[in-house]
Amino acid sequence: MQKKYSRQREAIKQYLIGNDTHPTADEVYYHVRQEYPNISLATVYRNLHMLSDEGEIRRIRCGNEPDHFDFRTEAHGHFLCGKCRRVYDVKIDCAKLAASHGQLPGTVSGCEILFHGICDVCAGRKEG
Amino acid sequence: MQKKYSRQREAIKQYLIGNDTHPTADEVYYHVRQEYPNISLATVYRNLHMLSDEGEIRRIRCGNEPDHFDFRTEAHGHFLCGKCRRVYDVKIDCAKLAASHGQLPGTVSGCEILFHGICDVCAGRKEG
DNA sequence: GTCATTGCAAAACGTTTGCATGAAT
DNA sequence: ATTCATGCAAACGTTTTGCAATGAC
Repeated sequence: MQKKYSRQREAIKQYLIGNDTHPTADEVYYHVRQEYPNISLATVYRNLHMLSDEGEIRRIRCGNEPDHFDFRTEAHGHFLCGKCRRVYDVKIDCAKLAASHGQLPGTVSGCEILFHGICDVCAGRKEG
Repeated sequence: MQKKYSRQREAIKQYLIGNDTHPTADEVYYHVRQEYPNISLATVYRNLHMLSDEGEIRRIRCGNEPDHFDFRTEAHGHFLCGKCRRVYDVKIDCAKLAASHGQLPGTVSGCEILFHGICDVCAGRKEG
C-alpha cells in the first residue's frame, strides 16, 4: 500500500508540530477544521494513527480518557494533571529504566510512564 | 452512603485474590457467573470500581484495551505482552522514581508504568 | 486509469447510568 | 422500614469501519 500525499494529513502534522500541548484527536479535529471545514473526525483519527504507526508522532494513552498526541517521539514519560487534564512531558529514559530492572517477564519493546497529580499551574504555583 | 454486604462483591473479591492473572472485568464476569449465573456485567463493574476506590484492589489501565484488575495494591508497575495480552507485575517503586526526578510539573499523587513487549512464555523461553 | 484517501454515517468497543426490583441491616 | 445493591437495558464517549466519491500519481 503506497502512500500518497494528502493536505489534510499535512495540516494535522503541522498543527501537532506547532503545539506542545499534547492535544487529543478532538482538539486536532477542531483546529484543522478551521482550515478544512469539511474534514471528518474519522480522517483525523486515521491520520493520527498512520503518523504514529510510522513513528512520526506518539500516541499517549491516558487510561479511559481520550488519547493525546505528541510530536516528540524520543522516549519520555508524561504527567497528567487530574484537574485541568493537561499533559506535560517528563524526561525519563524508559529503556534505561527497563535495563535497570534485571528481572523482567520478557523482552521490552516500549514503556509508557504516566504520572498523576496536580500541576503547578492548577495549584497556583506557576503561571498558565 | 453506608456500605452493605453483598455476596456478589465478595465473590468478585475472592476471585481476584485467588488469581494473579490480572483479569479484565469481562473475565471476572464470566468466572463469577459460574457461581452467580444472574450477575450482570454492570454489577461487576460497579464492584470493581468500588473496591478500587477503597484501595482494596488496583485498576490497571492498558491504553484503549480493557482495564485489568490487580489484588496487589502496593506500588508497582506492569508488563503487557503484545501477543497473549497477559499482564505481569514489575517491582518498581513509582514514588521513588518520581522523587528521583527533581523537575516535575506538579505534585505527584500516583504513577502508572506499563512496559510493552513479548513475554518469555510467548517467546518460548519459559513454560506457560 | 489506478489505487490511496476522504467524508459521512453507522457500528464497535469498553464502560457507565437510570430505574424498578430485591436483599441487607 | 430503610436504603444499599442488583439486574436489565439503554446510553455514553471514544475510536473504528464500510462504502461510494474524490484526489494524487
